[in-house]
Amino acid sequence: MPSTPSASSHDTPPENQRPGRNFIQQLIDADLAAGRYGGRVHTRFPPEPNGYLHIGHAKSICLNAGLAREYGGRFNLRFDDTNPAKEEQEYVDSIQEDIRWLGADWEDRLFFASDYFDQLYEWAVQLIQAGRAYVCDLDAEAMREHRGTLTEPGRACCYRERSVEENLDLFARMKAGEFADGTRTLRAKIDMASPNLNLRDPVMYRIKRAHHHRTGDTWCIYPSYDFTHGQCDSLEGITHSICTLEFENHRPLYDWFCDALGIHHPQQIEFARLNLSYTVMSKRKLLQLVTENHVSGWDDPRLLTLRGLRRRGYTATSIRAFCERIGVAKQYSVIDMAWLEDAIREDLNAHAPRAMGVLRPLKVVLTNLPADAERICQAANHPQQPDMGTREVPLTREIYIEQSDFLEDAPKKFFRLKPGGAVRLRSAGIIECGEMIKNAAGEVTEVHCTFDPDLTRKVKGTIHWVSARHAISAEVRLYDHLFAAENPDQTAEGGTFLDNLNPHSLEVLTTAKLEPSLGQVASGAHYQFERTGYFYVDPVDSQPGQPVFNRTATLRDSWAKAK
RNA sequence: UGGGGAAUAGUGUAACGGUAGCACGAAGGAUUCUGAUUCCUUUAGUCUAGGUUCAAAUCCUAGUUCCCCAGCCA
Repeated sequence: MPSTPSASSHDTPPENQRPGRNFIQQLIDADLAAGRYGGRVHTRFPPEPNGYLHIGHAKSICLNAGLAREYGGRFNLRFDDTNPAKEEQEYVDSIQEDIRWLGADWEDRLFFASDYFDQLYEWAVQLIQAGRAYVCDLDAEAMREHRGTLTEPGRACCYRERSVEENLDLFARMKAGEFADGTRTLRAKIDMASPNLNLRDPVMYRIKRAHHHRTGDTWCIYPSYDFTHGQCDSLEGITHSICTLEFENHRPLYDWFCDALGIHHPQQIEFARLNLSYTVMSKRKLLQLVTENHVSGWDDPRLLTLRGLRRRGYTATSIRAFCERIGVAKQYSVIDMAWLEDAIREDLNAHAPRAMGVLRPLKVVLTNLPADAERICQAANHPQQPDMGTREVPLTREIYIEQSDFLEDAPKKFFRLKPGGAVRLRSAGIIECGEMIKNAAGEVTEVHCTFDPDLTRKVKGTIHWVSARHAISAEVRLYDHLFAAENPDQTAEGGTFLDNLNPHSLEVLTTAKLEPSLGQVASGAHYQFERTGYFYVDPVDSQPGQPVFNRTATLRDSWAKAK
């Protein structure tokens, strides 16, 4: 996590008067002031290992780890692995990798809900003994019928009043594997008439013969989320159990189990999950995009998985900055995708070395230069940071410029190359437009110019270029939003979110011409190609001497907007 | 329809009975060998209707809109 800049003591207001504190910080401040939890702050991130982490998880990770850091507390990583049917070691590994990359540190506190299966079982027995849990023989459908609806109360089934002895016996036999999957459950005896459906005798254990990635076939019964989460928090000494809004209706249950068991009782706090425009975030949809090959995989740079973002060229710093900026509240909100782009631009603008790359080349011949001429130009690696040094860029008689930097019929405000005009070649000098060569279709295929090396001469426009003889060819991938609609879920009658896929979300350029220094770049390096954006050396498809560049983000372009 | 939550500039988020602020965006300008960056200026808001109060985004009443819940998923 980023370190908080230490404010000088004289201008730091008292703890309880600091402005701009989010509601969770305010809650914690109050807890601390009241001496709750012995002044401790202990948070956790509890993913289920059933998929890859995305930007929404990053919000939760930054929040939890950030709070622990801010209050000098602790942060745990705990896998909520209570449903072996969906969980895999692959996800356990990838999740840890992604969290580490993001920069959150759980130190030596890596836990699994499955670490606590024995304890959980004991607690279940304890609740049976206390007459607060019972074995129910209803199948799923019958249980649904008994549960009632939003407006009608549920009905108790005949198993609700079983004796403690019978429940103990049955539960032991459930564990021993005497019953088929789905034939019995252990339920908490709470209130079948509660207006909160979660309190209508929720399932604590179900019979499920599935191989668990950690406990193997030791168990054939598995605890439910509700019977697991609070107790795990409790066992780990968590003080503030932060989750998303959809668990609000589960909080009474969280509290009920902690109270019934008489164990350390952490406080559940809910916040609004992250929503972003032009994308989808649910695991189901992400999975569908991957399995149906709408994207190349979990790390497709158009996906907002942490792996996708990383491969796109997003830095962990930028994602943390983004999470900081969006804030935390209970209010439903949709963040504009542009905020993410701003965050990465901010980071890369400060740190990425500059280079020149022509995405869509147009040949320009500098007619007053001999064919074998080679001028060495000194180019700054970062105009605002001289420390980053300079590099040499060769200029020759034939160069490439960007097609969009030449216009035959240019508007008055067009500051680039046009007939009768002059423009600066970045770091090299001025060129003046001469003859245009056209093909049969009347398109300009080549422009002849004269070169003036005067570096002090003023002209309005500056364009990037590469020497044709020295240029390296590289594959460059340009990305746009994966979805064309701001809200992909908004579809015509009977449509699906897939109807909103943006057909132009990926454009592969195979004829880009890059300055020679870009021939030998490190996999995973970031560059700003001046005037065209930030690019990342794709770590998967790049070969030594044959880099593949992914465009992380464009530069802001007020000219494009003006047009 | 029952219950649980949430409504503040375009977006996001503060203000917790006493000056509605911040960030991003947008618009304009300055600087500039990136139409980038940087800098300056401007813009624009308390869901509605009542009420309490010297004073209401904040408290009260009624309404409106949005989100979540009827898995042996988490």
